[in-house]
Amino acid sequence: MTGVTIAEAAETVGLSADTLRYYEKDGLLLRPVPRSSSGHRSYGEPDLRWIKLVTCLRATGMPIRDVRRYAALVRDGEGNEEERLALLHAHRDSVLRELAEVTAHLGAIDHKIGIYEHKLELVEQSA
Amino acid sequence: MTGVTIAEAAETVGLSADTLRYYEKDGLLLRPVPRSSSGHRSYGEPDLRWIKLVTCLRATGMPIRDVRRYAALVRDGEGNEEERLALLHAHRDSVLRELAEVTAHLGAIDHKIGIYEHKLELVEQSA
DNA sequence: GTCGCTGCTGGAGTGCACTCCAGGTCAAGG
DNA sequence: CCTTGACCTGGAGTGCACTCCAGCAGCGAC
Repeated sequence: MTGVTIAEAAETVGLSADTLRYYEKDGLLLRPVPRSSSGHRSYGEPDLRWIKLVTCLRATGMPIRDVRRYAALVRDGEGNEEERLALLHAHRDSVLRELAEVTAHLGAIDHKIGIYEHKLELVEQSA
Repeated sequence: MTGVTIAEAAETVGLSADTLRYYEKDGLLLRPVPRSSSGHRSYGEPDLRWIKLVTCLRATGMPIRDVRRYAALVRDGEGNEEERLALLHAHRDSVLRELAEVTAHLGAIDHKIGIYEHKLELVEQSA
């Protein structure tokens, strides 16, 4: 087989081996990762590609539960593309809302930083 | 007094009354909120302004622990402005990194969405 | 053949940020 | 008076997403 070990997989996708096992147990993957004769996991290219997509979804704040639903849809095969698309669209919208909110709050923080910088500048001048 | 009740405060800052009590107990506020004769909290304008700043920090992902450190600095009074500024700068940087990462991952998701939309378009055409 | 390493499983533990609850106080309304 | 409702306190409980652990198996190196 051409698969890689869980340690290598963890390295390439940027997760811990524990997290990879956890994702698999929790139904976030498309299938149980194939095992070698000794029972060790052997990750193939498609497994790694899927896990990278999962990290995209997770890194943008999609809850585990929704990733599981999406994985289930993909597992079920063709015919439910609209549902998958709806799920991704909904997520995209929530990410955009979150980005807008964070950006707005960041503006307030920047303002605060500006105030402190101004204050410290004055101190420096008077010193 | 001119203060407002915890319910009103919760309403205006967008947190629950429980969370406001929790923040106070946990040292995220500049001082214990003043009480009425009957022991009820009475939030004044400065309290509300500070809590709004706290929500800015929290909404941008600053951990409770760091908010507490920042509150402690402000409580300690003038003289540590550089430290406060450093804390805010560090936070700002981490928020920017996070925004960049989320935006990048969002791009990948958008790409995925594009693929599905294209696929569904073809189906529609052939129908 | 035994040492060390990597991996396996099931399940317990952790950290974070709330959220909920029991049991009680107080003030106003009927 | 008695009830109702908002609030009080200390402390327990919750949900999420991991993270760690004990105990065991296979495998290559020495």
